[in-house]
Amino acid sequence: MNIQFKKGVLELCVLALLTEKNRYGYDLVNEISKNIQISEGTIYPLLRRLKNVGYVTTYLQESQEGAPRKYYKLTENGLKITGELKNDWFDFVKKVNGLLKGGGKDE
Amino acid sequence: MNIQFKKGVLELCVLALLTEKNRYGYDLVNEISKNIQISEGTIYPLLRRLKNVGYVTTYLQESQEGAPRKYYKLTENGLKITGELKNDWFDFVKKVNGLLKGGGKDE
DNA sequence: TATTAGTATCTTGTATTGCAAGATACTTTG
DNA sequence: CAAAGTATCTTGCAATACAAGATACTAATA
Repeated sequence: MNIQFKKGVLELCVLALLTEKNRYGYDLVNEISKNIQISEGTIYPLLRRLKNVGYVTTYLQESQEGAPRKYYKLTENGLKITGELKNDWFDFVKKVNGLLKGGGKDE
Repeated sequence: MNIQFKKGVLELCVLALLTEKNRYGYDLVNEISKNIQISEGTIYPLLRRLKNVGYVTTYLQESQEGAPRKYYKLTENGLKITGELKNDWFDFVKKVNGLLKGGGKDE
């Protein structure tokens, strides 16, 4: 899997998964890795960034299987941004595909 | 336009445009910028990289409009890699869209 | 007790790469 | 000579994915 493709898109994937339900970091890694391989060293700094800019809030919850889980929940602003990012993404894909297919045809 | 989305994809865009015909750097900037805004400071280091890894070769050609143009031409290997990168890209887009739409549904 | 394995979070250092800003140089026009 | 358009290249910076490893909790096993 091309590492470079992932840049910036992972943030969108995380946000999109959080629109469904609140999740904790380890869960996000497993969920995303079904499609796109990522590691924990990527997710945790990203989640902290999302919290710092106010897109998510967090709360702790005990687990019967190990260390307590830190759940991430989208804020209202985070939800709004997610929508915008999604549109940006679809738009970007369209433009790239245009370049790949048509080249730069003027006629 | 989200800067991060571009990472890694620009290389593919450049290679794809070169499959059509040989082009020089300034031309590539203008062609790609019709769809995705990029700057010259991005293209020239990228082109040097592509040359270093053997995906393209270069030749100089005089111009009646200014400085001589350095044309870039795909090598056989470069053409092969371009095909693979394209497949990777389409595959990647499919997977991201899967995450965005379905989330990580198990049922 | 000690040890291992599984779950879960976090930090450090590194590599990649897009970009702003600016330097260089050629041609044409004034 | 100067200015504008074309064209290439370099430097320094910022963003971010990752490998590797540290930490910590629970459960099972010896």
